[in-house]
Amino acid sequence: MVTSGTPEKDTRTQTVLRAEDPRSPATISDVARLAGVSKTTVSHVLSGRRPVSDATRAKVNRVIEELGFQQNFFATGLTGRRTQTIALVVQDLTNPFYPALARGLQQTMAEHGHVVLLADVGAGVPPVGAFLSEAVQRRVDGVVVAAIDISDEQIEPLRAAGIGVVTVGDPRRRTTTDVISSDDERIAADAVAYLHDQGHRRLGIVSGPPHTAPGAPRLAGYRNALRAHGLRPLKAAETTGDWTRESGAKAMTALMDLERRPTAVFCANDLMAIGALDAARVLGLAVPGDVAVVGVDDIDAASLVSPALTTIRVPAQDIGRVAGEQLMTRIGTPTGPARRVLVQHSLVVRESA
Amino acid sequence: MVTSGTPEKDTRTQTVLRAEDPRSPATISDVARLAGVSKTTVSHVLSGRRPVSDATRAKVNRVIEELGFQQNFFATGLTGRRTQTIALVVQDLTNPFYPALARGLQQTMAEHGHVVLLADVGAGVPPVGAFLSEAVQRRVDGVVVAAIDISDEQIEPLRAAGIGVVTVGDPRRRTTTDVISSDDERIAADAVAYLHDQGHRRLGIVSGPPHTAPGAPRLAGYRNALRAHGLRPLKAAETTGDWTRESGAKAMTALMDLERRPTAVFCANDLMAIGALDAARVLGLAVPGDVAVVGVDDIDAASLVSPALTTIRVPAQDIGRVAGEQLMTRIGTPTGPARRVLVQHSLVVRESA
DNA sequence: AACACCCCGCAAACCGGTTTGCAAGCAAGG
DNA sequence: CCTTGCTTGCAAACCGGTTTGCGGGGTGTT
Repeated sequence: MVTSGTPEKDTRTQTVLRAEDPRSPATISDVARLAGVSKTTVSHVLSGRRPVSDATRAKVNRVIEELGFQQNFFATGLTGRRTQTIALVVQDLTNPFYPALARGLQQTMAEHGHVVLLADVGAGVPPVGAFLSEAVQRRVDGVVVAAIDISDEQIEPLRAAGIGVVTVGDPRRRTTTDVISSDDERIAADAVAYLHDQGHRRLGIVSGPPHTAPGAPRLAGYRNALRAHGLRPLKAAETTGDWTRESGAKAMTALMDLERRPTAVFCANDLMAIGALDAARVLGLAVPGDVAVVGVDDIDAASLVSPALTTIRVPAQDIGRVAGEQLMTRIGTPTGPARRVLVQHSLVVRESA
Repeated sequence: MVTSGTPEKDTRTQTVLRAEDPRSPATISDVARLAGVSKTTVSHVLSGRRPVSDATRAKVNRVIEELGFQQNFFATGLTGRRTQTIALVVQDLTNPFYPALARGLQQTMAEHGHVVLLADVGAGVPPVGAFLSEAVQRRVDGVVVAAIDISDEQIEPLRAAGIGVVTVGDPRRRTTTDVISSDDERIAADAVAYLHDQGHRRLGIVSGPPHTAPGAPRLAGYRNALRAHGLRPLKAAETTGDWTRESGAKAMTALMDLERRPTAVFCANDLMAIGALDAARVLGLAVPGDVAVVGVDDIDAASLVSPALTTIRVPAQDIGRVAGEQLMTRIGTPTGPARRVLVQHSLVVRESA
């Protein structure tokens, strides 16, 4: 600001009406004084917990406007019950599934005027317990848990504190919280049905760890679907990976070594499917000519590999959205039976099958 | 606890010493009463702002332990200055660069006992202004801005509120805040040097938007490097994309249409480079045989495409770490000259060049 | 005119900490 | 024996809101 210097004090802010110290934010007392009413009345205007006459309300609102008054977050939190804050705990942000989930959740919560605390607990920093206890201390309204490593016991303190909890991705294990997840058995069934449609009769699977969340149901769905189509699940054609690309390549190699090798392979996620493509290339097998491959998730990379991956799309962002909506209703009614929501998937046909 | 029932009141929690309501958390008054001292003394034990005798401190600490007392976040925040909270504003979580950044930042902040508020402002929800004002209201200690859409004017209120600000990725535009970024001119120079080493003499570029953050310096670096190697930058061989895969394909097609078409193309990010690979495939050109391609970022997908992308790796997670460290020192000393930190990149040679 | 009732606003207590001013206890110094 | 100064702890005010109990004034009923 290039002006002639005023020797005394510069009035650099434009808050004309502020009577006291112009640099600290306006308080409810300032509003009350300038509006000629009591703090109580201002508070009632703000919260609407008791009726206030139109004239008074208008006057108060005008002063609030002029002063740019905002309620002090901490003063409100000291007595109030809600903090308009939720926490999101994810397993590993570098896995593309979670950022998409986070984005959907964050948008939904923002629409409801809530703010999101984020913790990626995959690397052990912060420790799960420490973060959850922070969340309790900060009186978050709710928590979305999208991290398979977290047990019911670790969640218990949240529920004890009256905090809404929604978990993502583990429909069998959680008995006490709302759960949002993909319909994992049907995902596997749909993949098998598609491959069967394409004429494949000898199928194999690269499953996830068989006792964890999406691993078990996808394996079960695969087996059931085979039987439903009159095929017999062969133990030999069931391999296991740990969701990584490398494990997928290894499992695929094993499958291709079989006497009667499968003509189509269902991989329980895209990263392992991409690994399977790696293995096929190394072995000199054409995809889908010699062997077809189907994945699950539809991560961005699925369309980048060559051949582009046919996959079952699991809409992570929508899951985040749904988790947010569910959390909002859960915050409203903390008790009540746990709800399970299955989010719809869809088949994305590309080149690999 | 299986004991004979005491008819009067059940002591279901194990907090033997709690006198009052056993279900609401312990307060500092509880601690004071049980320790036989005043609130003041307990507060001093907690904060260490005044000396307390060893005996008293031990006694107080024991009671704190027994009660599981934790300071009320809101009561502390009402008077105290620090909230152990920072905000992270990112442009678009579905761009793999940002989750990696977020992870690094979050880990660093967790090590310092801070919690991260996350906002993805790419979709306009929440609006930037609204989120930043929320951050001010919640008295965050600092903000990391990793969103190119945010202007200095929008950041000003933060600085006015004494909040530390660190921006990521825009070393020229920000004059008032600390900036962490990649060394974009040298990234381009290194890419050009590598291609020159490989014998390429006719180069082209798919640049980013020429007036935005990493777009301009990478283009400038490319031009300067050409001259440094005795080559003349050709306007015709300078195309522009908007960081997306599709725009990269389009730009590449234009380059390949040139009379004297480049034998090597530098793409200002990986997504556009992948688009360039798409275009080359469509045109029936072999990479790197007919034309070499180099990208920037080293996103996960870079190793998935075929041919695998040779690229300049920009360590997003490290940038997050560095931003966190810088923010911590900035929180400690709010004033002082703005600092710029350039994070080291590295060349990752794969198949495309 | 008397009574009940509702509407509206205020003063004061309270949430759970932090911070300040003061004083008692004690050891060292003169 | 009397200062001086340091250590240690307390009571009370304060941060900025929310909530409760109460009373004055206006309206409707009998």
